[in-house]
Amino acid sequence: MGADPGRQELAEQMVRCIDRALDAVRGGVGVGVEKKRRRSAHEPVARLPAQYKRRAICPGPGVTVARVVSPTMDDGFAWRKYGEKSMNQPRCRRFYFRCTYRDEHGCSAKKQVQQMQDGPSLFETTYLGKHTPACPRDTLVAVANCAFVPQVPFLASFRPGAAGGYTCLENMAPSFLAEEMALMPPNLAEFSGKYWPAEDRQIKFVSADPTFPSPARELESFDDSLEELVSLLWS
DNA sequence: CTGATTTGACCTAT
DNA sequence: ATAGGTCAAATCAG
Repeated sequence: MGADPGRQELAEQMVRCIDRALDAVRGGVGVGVEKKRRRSAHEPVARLPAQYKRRAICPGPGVTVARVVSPTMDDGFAWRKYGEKSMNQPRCRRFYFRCTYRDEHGCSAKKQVQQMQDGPSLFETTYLGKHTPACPRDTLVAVANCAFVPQVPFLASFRPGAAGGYTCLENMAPSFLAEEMALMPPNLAEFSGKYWPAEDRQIKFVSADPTFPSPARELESFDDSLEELVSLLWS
């Protein structure tokens, strides 16, 4: 088919984004700045029995579950990491978080974040439960469908930028990756070209809440969707 | 000092 | 027995 220069450029932007993400992951793991923690052989601890809750990944009724993929683990909420597991595949780990304000506000929200084994450096996050209204957050997020992983909503996270507008958070993993940020332009053209290429310009919904289970309303056109996203980010 | 993270042990479901 | 989820002492970081 005809080579549309605009589409070509959007595709190249996507490729550059993916390459950058992969480089960040590989470089971060391989580089020898790794902190060596030495841990004195600790004595076996006498533990109180019966303090363990049942398996929580199958939540009971009433507990909301949401799944997203994102290049960042940062969704603006304060999380406290309480566990990490290595899966069978190398470089494929799963992280366990609970809300920092569990005790202060009685918030029972949790999330599990897993590195995706194929594709660019994306994380798949499963949210279990919703935050208390008292739980603070410091970013805006947009949730939409994406060409990268069509089956799972894509979450983009933004913080107010120094030069105005918003900064998109990317490639943020705990401890082994540096924070990499790209300044958001005042319009969304560049961003939408990066994550929503011309071949898949169908934003299904946007939201300020990553844990919401279903779209508030279906959006008709790509332009309407962008308008909604803009209103969320720059309202 | 205080709160967050790391990390192996430990628990439950399959 | 194994996999998945959680605990908590040791350690790190502001």
